[in-house]
Amino acid sequence: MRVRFAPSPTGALHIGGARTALYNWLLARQSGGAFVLRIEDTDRERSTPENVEQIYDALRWLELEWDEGPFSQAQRRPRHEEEIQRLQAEGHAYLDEGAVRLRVPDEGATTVQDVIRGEVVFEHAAIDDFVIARSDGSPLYNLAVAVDDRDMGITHVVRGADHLSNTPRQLLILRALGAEPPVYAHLPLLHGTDGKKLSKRHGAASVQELREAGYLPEAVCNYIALLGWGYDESTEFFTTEELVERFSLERVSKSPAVFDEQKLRWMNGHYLRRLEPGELRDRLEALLGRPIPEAAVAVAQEKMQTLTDFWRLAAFLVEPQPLDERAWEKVMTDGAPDRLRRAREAIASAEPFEPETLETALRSVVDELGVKPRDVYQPVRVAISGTTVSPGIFESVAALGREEALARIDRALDRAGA
RNA sequence: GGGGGCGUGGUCUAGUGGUUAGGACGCCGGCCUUUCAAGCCGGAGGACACGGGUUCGAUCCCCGUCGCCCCUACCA
Repeated sequence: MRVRFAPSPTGALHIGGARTALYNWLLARQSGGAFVLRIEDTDRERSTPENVEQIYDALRWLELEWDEGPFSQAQRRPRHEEEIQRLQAEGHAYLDEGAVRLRVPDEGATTVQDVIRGEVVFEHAAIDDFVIARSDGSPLYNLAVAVDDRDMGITHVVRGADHLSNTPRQLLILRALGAEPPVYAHLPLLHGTDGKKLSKRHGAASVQELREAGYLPEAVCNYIALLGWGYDESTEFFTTEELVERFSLERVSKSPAVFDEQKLRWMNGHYLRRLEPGELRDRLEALLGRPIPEAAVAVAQEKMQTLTDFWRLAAFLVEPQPLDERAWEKVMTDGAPDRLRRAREAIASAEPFEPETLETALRSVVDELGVKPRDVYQPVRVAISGTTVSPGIFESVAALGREEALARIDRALDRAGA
């Protein structure tokens, strides 16, 4: 199979485009064929180098490497003009007020054989003689696509369903050109929560936004693969290899899907928890642009759903955070300073300085004082994290190190006037 | 207006001429427990868009209606 991904560079690549690219890439890998990248940049107003770079950037991040290209459709203009001339010379197209129109038969119909939708029939009566070249001679979309797909030997055109209605036009051009049409597969559109086709205007999630929000590329691929495709009745997680092996156009659904970030978060959390702490730290450092202690990473890992959650969860392990006054008021009640002082002694003498020994030491304080565990743990938590909510207290104290933990507790004791 | 596509809980989906219509996210509750998550367990939530057929029987087959979306540009 020779497939292609042919985005028009209108800005950041959104998840609809990413899914189209993924499906094409999967088919190429599965069949041992080629994945061709072609930039549909004939509309020069929208096609800025920055926009084109964003597409490369998104594909690279998702690790959907292309085998051929990137080709610029605009640069192929001589070829398009050549074919426009030929169509005119052979009577398939004609000049109309300077523009060139394709002659569409009045009778009959053109049938699209779509792998996903079956036969779709378009009566010619409903298709006007459409323009294939502007009066300034520049080729238009349908012409350029048909010529490029043919020239590039594309065997399967897999794209969004928004192109289904354009397909008979491309088929008509191909036929006039005397070319064999490719196999078509029109994917269900991705809609925004408002039910409309996803686009920049709808604030559609772009690939770069997802990256900045702390999603992992493998989780994003897994999630978007499921938007319009299902393997069986219950499997949700697929490695890239499994996707390559199991994906098939026949199982792609026909109805539009809505992007659900909640589910992506859930899935991303699974991927995050599966990472080795060292690997997770590398990714965090790459995203946050600063060194992160691995001990802090390990502590936060079990609660994170996105990489950016790390900061919310474990910033206090990297550097002291502002004290939450309400947390302080809530926890530092009568007797709390005293319990905190006892906890300090236990922490000071725990040996070795590990979660297990800290747990033993702090539990014995709880037992000796005859109070509830939270009466001891929450003051410690507020002292070291500044809030009432944090990862496991023993892990957190261990990750902080004895010296820093004690320093923070002393500061809290000072504040309490104890 | 014309043409085309689509229609299974809020969302993503599985599924078949006879099933208690399956799974997942989310939601609710419980367990765990030092907080919040995670994890585990349980629960609520669907007349399979609607109306006609065909059939002993339709979510599934046929027709119609409605709804939504796409195309209908000298945009892509």
